[in-house]
Amino acid sequence: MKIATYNVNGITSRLPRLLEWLEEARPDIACLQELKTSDETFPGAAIEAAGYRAIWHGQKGFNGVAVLVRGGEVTERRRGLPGDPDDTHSRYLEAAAHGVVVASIYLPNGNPQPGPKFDYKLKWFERLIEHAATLVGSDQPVLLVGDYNVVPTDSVEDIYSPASWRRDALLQPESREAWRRLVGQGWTDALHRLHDGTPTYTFWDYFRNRFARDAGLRIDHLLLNAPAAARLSAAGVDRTVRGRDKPSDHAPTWALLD
DNA sequence: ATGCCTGTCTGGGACAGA
Repeated sequence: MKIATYNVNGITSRLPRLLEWLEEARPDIACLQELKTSDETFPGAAIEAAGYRAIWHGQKGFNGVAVLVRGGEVTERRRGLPGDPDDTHSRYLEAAAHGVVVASIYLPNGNPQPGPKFDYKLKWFERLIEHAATLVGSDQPVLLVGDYNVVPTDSVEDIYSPASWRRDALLQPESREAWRRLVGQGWTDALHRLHDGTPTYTFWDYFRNRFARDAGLRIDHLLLNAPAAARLSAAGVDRTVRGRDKPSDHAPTWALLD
């Protein structure tokens, strides 16, 4: 079973790229982020015509997450994280499908830092950590996948060069400490676990020729609890999708469970 | 040193993204 995450950076303009990738990669479950569209304008008919059932949590102009499932039912378990009823951002959608629990996560970017946006990022991260603690011990496979907006380390596995990103919210010690605390609950970072020595970037900025130079960051992650990790057989990044016409700045990232 | 591109909403320019 293939489970993928893809920050589409606007599903309306990205629909051709998305449909093309779904057809090629045929993920059984695909979690999307940055829909940038409302619930009413989500292209549900096109997704269904491509062979996927879907649930989504949209927001006009910003954010927005979805879970797409091929060849089975999808049941919504949770829409939004607990812990702040005043949070209006669409950033968390949790579902059950194909015998696993999966969450599509769009963690706040947090720039500029310091500032209120960075504070929001850290608070949202704490809410995720609290909720994840209730899932990690499940006997059922659980996968928390999405755009975490955290570069875990300065390693070349995670970033081409940390120097110019040093003050960015994605590399801050507070962001990385929260990431380590989350993973430390007992989650397996699938891409890192199966890292073969080559960089596993998932994002390349649109400007400065960053993709052609492979000047990327690893910020899209798949976290697996123990029952899911026991079945993990492969993981990767569909980099060619990033090199196509009118791409998202992220590439689809996936894991295979036996 | 710097949103240098891109998408969205809108109707031209601001805002957000990372």
